[in-house]
Amino acid sequence: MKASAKTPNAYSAQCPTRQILDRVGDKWAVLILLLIRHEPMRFNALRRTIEGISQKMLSQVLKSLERDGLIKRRAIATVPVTVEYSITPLGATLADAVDPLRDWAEKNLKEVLNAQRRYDAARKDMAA
Amino acid sequence: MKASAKTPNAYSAQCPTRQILDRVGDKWAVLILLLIRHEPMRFNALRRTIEGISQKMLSQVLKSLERDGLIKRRAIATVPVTVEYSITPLGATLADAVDPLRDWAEKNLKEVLNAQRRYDAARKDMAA
DNA sequence: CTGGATCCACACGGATACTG
DNA sequence: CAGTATCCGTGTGGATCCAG
Repeated sequence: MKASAKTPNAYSAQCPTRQILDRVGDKWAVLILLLIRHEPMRFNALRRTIEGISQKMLSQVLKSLERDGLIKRRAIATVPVTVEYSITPLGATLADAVDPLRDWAEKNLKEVLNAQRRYDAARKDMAA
Repeated sequence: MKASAKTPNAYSAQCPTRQILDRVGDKWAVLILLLIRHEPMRFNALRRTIEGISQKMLSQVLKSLERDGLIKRRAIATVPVTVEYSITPLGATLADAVDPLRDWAEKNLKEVLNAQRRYDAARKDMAA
């Protein structure tokens, strides 16, 4: 994909923050991370708990998290096969780094929603 | 969009964290936030600095950040119009909450990349 | 200079069916 | 149970042209 040739160069592209932000921004990745943060979970358990996720996405995200060394996959050769996903030490530190964001979200979401309403109201006035 | 009817209900949907995570995960939002964190910037300045972004995306993200009350738009009626974007107090606190993530990224990106290489190597062996 | 509007390609992601 | 493979609709985002 010639990522080195014409990449934007700037402030943005290969910046570590950006890459991690992309991971964190993933619709499901962090959610999964937080779910298995304290106890391992099986594939369908995750599927059921999250519920909004398709099995395609789940398996895809799990694979990419495993690839990043953030979670660990452990297949147990039982009769109908059991697979257990658990967080790695590395993944745990990432989960920790996400915590401030959760705090911020819980504290400030209301204010964000207010801002949105104000903004929308102002725009509506323009229209009228 | 009947968001309340059949929404996944679970752990995921209307959770504040999720909503903020989506914002943070936005490819450009946080980047912009960090860029104007200490000094206001004009539209084209941002455009040039980020460089990978299209004008459509930039204007779109700026609008959504403004709507969320995270940045402030200030139009100055000069000859060819000048617009200055600056961070709000609310936006500043979000930027602060993102810092741990930046730290984590800078500290651990290498390890993540290593994990990726190991993973890929292992898979390649499977193929061969 | 700062965008809005439009057109369009392509990747993302859901639904479904099938396998080990 | 834990996935993979396929088909396919849709949203996302780039390119371009135009306007205040």
